[in-house]
Amino acid sequence: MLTISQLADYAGVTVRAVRHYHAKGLLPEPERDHSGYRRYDAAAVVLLIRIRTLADAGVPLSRVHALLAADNDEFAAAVDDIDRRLLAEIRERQHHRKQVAQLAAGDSLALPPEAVAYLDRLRQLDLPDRAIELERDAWILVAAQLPDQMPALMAVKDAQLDSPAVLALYRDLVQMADWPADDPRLPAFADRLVFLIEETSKGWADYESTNDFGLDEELVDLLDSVFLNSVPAAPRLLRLLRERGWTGWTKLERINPVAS
Amino acid sequence: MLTISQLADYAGVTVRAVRHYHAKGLLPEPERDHSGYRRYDAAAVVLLIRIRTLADAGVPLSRVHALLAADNDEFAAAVDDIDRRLLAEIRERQHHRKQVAQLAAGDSLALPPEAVAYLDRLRQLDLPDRAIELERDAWILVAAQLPDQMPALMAVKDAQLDSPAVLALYRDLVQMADWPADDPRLPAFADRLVFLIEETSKGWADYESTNDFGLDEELVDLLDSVFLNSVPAAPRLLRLLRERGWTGWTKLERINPVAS
DNA sequence: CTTGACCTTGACGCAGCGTCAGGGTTGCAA
DNA sequence: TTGCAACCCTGACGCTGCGTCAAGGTCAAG
Repeated sequence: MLTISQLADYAGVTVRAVRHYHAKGLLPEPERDHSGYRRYDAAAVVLLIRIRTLADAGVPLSRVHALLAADNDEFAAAVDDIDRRLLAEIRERQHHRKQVAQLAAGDSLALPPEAVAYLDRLRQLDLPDRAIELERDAWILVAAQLPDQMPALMAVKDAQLDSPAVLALYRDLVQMADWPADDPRLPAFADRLVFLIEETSKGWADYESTNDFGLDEELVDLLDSVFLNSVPAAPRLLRLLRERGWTGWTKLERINPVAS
Repeated sequence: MLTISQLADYAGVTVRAVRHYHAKGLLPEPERDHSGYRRYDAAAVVLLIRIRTLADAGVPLSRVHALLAADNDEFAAAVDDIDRRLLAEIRERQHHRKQVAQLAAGDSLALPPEAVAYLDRLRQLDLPDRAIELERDAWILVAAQLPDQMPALMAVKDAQLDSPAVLALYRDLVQMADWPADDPRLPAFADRLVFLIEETSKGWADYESTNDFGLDEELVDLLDSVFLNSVPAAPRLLRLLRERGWTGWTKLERINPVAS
């Protein structure tokens, strides 16, 4: 008669594994000797080896019991099933490898390449890092909701950077970002901003349809909140803009003169 | 401000996952509103999306935090490490697929092909199933301890089956397996057995060295116990054999005449 | 006021054991 | 005889990444 460690040694497994198989009902609990020790016979060794053979082949323990009692057809079906599962897991990991390979530190994490290129171009304009980060975060939000439209969106934004007026607008915005809410320069800034907006939008037949990227209202609110939360003067600026006939921010719209 | 489910929706994850990331310290706990609800800003959405991007690429959560703060070099090193892990897991599963493919119901589970062939040949001798099973179990035990020697061992056993005397011995043994311990035919059986043993061993210059397969003592004991436990008359038979000058079973040896 | 959709914390479950913790048993050597 | 190492026992937590109740508070609409 064998002790549990002898049994385990014969089958090449750990004592803990043997007890685990007992707990799972794969291996029947043997008789105990006078001091409560488990005592095994050779049949237990054979069964344990058969269990390990399956487990070593990647068969989940929950299926081992059925497999040991299966006839040839059931066995073949189960083997097929297990092979499919293994294949699926392999495919998943292969997919993960591709994803991981495309990961790179910084912007490209959670952004498509067009957006990374756009941000890189912005960076060359010598704007402060924080401004770029805000821009990046905004595009991360957009990319998460509308991944398919990112190439089109980035193409539009990239084209806008060719306009000197837009560039000037960007530079002004960046300056303003650090002002306190009650900065005295804000009204004059709002005037200049409206002028620039109307200037840049003059080139487009219909500002709104050109500037409407299909962002839904919730996303627009979210993007607005990025601006509102990170720029102290933002709330007051939006109020000043409204006084000057423009409402919103992410999706800037002229206030309907009829309604006002 | 966003509720937890809105946050989760924006990032395409479950509410439970968000709370899990809080618990793991990946996502900082946000402010609570007057009724204790978590309230998130857009920054949380961005962070959550970045976390998911990594997690979706198979990065373990325990490494996500460090990765989000890593510089390019650290990031590249971590990505390398993760890729190695994924590759190792893929290899493991590919190995499992091969193992699974070689699994077949019945004997071949835990036995090499030579042994399966040997058992198949035994089966054609029209012996009862239980006898074959005992033989199979014994070889499973041997194969587990001495996998490398199985081809050689099975070649010897296979050759033995060519001898009519050995065949007769097998048939007699199978008969005896069902006898009770006190069966009156047992002494005569022992006589015949000894005759057959000496007959079959006559052809070999040195029985013992030919019959010694390098099994160590423990394995011999284990194999003996298979016989002793499954054949009622086995203990008495071994005694009768000892009286006739042979001791052991798996490794049958002539008792030294000098010592007796 | 009710109903349904949310929100909260807490806890178990899954796979396959590894690894203490805390305590008895056995067998051999001094 | 005593001591010590090497076993044995049960019970329980840990790891991974959440899913899934449970039991109860909150909120907005009808």
